[in-house]
Amino acid sequence: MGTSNKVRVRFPPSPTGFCHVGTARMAIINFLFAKKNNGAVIFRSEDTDKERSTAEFETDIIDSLHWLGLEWDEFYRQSERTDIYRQSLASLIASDKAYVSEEESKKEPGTKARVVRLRNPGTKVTFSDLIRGDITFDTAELGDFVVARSETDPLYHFAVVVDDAQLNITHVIRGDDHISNTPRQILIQEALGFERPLYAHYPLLLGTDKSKLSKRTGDTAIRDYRENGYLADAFLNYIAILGWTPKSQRELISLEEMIDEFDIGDLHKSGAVFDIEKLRWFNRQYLLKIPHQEFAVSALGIMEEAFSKRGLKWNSDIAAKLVDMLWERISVWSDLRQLIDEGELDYFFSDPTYDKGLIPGKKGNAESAAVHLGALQKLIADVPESEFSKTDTIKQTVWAYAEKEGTGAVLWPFRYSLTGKERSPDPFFVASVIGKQSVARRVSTAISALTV
RNA sequence: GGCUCUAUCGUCUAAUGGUUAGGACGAAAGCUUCUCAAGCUUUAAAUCCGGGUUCGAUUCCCGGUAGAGUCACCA
Repeated sequence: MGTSNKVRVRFPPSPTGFCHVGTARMAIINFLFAKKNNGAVIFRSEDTDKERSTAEFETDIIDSLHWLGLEWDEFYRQSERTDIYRQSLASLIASDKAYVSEEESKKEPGTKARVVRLRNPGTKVTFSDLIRGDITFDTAELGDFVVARSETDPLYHFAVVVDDAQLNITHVIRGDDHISNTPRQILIQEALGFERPLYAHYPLLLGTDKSKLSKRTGDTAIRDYRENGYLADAFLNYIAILGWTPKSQRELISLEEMIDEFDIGDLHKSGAVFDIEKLRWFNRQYLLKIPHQEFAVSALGIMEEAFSKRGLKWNSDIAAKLVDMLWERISVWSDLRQLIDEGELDYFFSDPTYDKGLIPGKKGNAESAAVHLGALQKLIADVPESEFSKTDTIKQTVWAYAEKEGTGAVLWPFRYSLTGKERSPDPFFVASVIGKQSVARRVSTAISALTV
């Protein structure tokens, strides 16, 4: 196989907005196909719309794709290739395959414009789609469509066709919103005498309302997921698996394994709803895989930042003891920030306030709660300070009494007096984290709250 | 509306001309030292409808229906 047969695919984003989920998916599918076939990836910034394209968006797209671990071999900008398009346009006009038409401008009504229209032979065009099979269009209804705003200003379809040919693109793999663009592009291709690449149109990602995923139907910007603390590997994995089943039928699969198992024919034909809950589950699986030390460093950093933002006092010794407990309670880093912002971790760092009515819990009353807390106070006083960091020791100290008096009636008041929360980790863990002094103080505060 | 594409649990999906139609997320229930979380176990939940071919169709064919995409001097 000669180099001319080498597989070449493209990432052709239009920098008119932040990198969105659909762009990422386009890139992933093309990337997997290219890598599987030892091919090349061509990044082409489609910035022919001068009004909407910006360098900021282009940078965001590049950064986002890099973040996902995707790379490319060549990079082009359509805005820097206008000479090439002009030449093709001129030759098309010279050969009378297209013509200049003077008519009223649609962009600026009232003024005249010299647009370029293709002489449409009006034939039926059939192309073979790698995912869907043969698709036929009657191009007569397209008429002599416009391919350039002027003799020097080509439109999207024209630039795409010229680029795909000039850059030797072998496979055009894109969303099925482009199916109806394909016959139009083939007409231009044929007028220019270019070879036809192979096409593959995969289905679009859908919002929960089953329509094309858009800002309306949920977060679509990759940067938002990144900022919320989704892991790149998890995100990549989930997006890749949506609409494609690897040969092994595994859901959790690495990039290398995906490349190995990729077959464009395995791409599904129907659209898939982007499910944030399942993404969260994927993210949790990947979060669980990261090394303990790495998780701890990240968690501590996020906690300190979130606490300082709220102007609360920070204690890194206490925070360090919280890491493992937190690990089993979050799916995404933003969950941790949310926990802190909602005050769910405050009691580890400072004494809580109580709702008197909640102290006894459902299994007891104010009187019994006061009695039990008093008993616990004595039991705990006997535990040496040096033993207090052990959850098991605290549990053993209290357990016999709790079992005798009823675990619910004893443990709820105990836990509530330490946390001031109806929901929290168990009291033994909390006690071991906050230390003997704090436990004694909080229990006695709770007792006085009950007896006032 | 024209054109094009699509159709299995709520969602992502597997499978087959003959199966108890399988798995995952989510949900529900139970267990797990009080609550919560995690974990484990269990349960509910699907072949769009109508014809045809066939001994037999969810699978093949046709027709409906529904949904989506697209119909620019945007990309």
